[in-house]
Amino acid sequence: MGSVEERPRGPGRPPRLSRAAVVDAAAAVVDRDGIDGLTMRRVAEELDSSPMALYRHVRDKDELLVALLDRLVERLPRPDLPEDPRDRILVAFGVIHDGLAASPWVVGLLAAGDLMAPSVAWLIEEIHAGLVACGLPAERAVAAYRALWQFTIGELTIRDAGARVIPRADRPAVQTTTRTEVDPEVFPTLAAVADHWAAARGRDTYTEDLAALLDGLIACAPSFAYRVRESR
Amino acid sequence: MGSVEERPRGPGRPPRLSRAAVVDAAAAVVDRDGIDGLTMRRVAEELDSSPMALYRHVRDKDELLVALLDRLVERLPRPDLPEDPRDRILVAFGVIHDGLAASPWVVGLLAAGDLMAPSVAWLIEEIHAGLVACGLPAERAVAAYRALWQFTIGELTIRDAGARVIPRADRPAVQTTTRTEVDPEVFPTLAAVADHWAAARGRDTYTEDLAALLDGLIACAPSFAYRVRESR
DNA sequence: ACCTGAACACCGTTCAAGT
DNA sequence: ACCTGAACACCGTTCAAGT
Repeated sequence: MGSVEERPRGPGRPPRLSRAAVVDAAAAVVDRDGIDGLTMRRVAEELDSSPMALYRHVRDKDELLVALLDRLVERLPRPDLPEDPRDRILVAFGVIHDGLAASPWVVGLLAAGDLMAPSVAWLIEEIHAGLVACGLPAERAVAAYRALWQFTIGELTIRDAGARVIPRADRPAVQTTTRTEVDPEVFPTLAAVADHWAAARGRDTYTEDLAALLDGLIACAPSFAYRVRESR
Repeated sequence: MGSVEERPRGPGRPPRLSRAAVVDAAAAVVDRDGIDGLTMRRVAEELDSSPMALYRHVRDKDELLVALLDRLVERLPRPDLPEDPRDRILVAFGVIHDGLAASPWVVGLLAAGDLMAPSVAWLIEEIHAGLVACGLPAERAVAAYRALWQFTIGELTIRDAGARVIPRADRPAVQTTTRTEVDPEVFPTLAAVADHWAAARGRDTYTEDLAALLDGLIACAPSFAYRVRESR
């Protein structure tokens, strides 16, 4: 089960650290101090070692971050998925979403790539198969996957930023007209809706909203400026 | 038009810098060196001044970033919006999206807040009014706005990360089975779809996908595990 | 082969002093 | 009132040396 990455055992000083130990230590630091607290120096401290020792096992800090992400993805649960293709898609994305939501700092890294780590390829396969089973031709299935992924990244990004901003409630991000104190004369709808806004702030509607997007994609929302019509 | 923020003109040394000058200089630095190149020291250099001079005009670097975001939002275009509520929503989001896509580094900041800067409140109002006009009750209109915003943030996040990653093509983000070299025996759908994936990489389908999400939300995608049925 | 220590080129920010 | 200069407590990383 454990990766059998025996390096060539030449002569010389025997290793005290290992790549896995470095990555585990980094994970411990992130859990304790957050992603901003992750520094090479602190990881070294965690290992009772010197900062430069890490560089024997990871190329640089960026590579350590990627290794951290891989570690997280490998640990995603592997539940059975429902039969129904639409449900299968939603559950598969749910697995990804929930697994990453617990460590939302990964989102920045994640967005760059495509999440095709070997350990999640089965989920991506299931999602694409589900999209095809829902009647989408290959090209549209790929486009749909992309849109669903974009939505997922957005939800996670906002979730992360929201959690991160709490300690600094004194200064809002964008200079804000707190949305509850909007002038009903000039912005009537915003004023009418203000109460619901506050209530919605906390709710987790990821799967519902993802389902809406999925249904819209399956129905093949016709291009802009035209109304929905029956297609296929 | 220009903000008339005359500070009390007491006795003492006359100001050489101003908050606006600092923010403009910061914008110039970001344009030249990217968001990672934005340092207090460089902004000071841009102004032929010392790093600490900036702290008379902005509280700290975070506040400078927020000011930079405000500057950007204020400069969004203010086009006329179409009559049709669905089109109005799509165009309004398009204005926001396109304006921010040109400076995708803002996304991280943006995600934290709610984009209720006074200068875009009119757009947010229009979007909410459009959603209500599409038949959504207040609560669902707010939920829909949130979902559309999440999707927008996701698209921008991925766009930014994709642009940012180019210089380091040597090391993929997540360890990747490049998706074109997937084993068709074990991942048949992925293999079948691989060509379309490469083709889709570059296409900008933001508005189309946003329209799909919007239509799904208007149709009120029923909760998970149930199929679409007629509601209202 | 693996690790250490000192050093370099950076950060944001505080603090005391100049004009 | 506004700006400067030196200094502090950090970074990631290079380089030469130890075992």
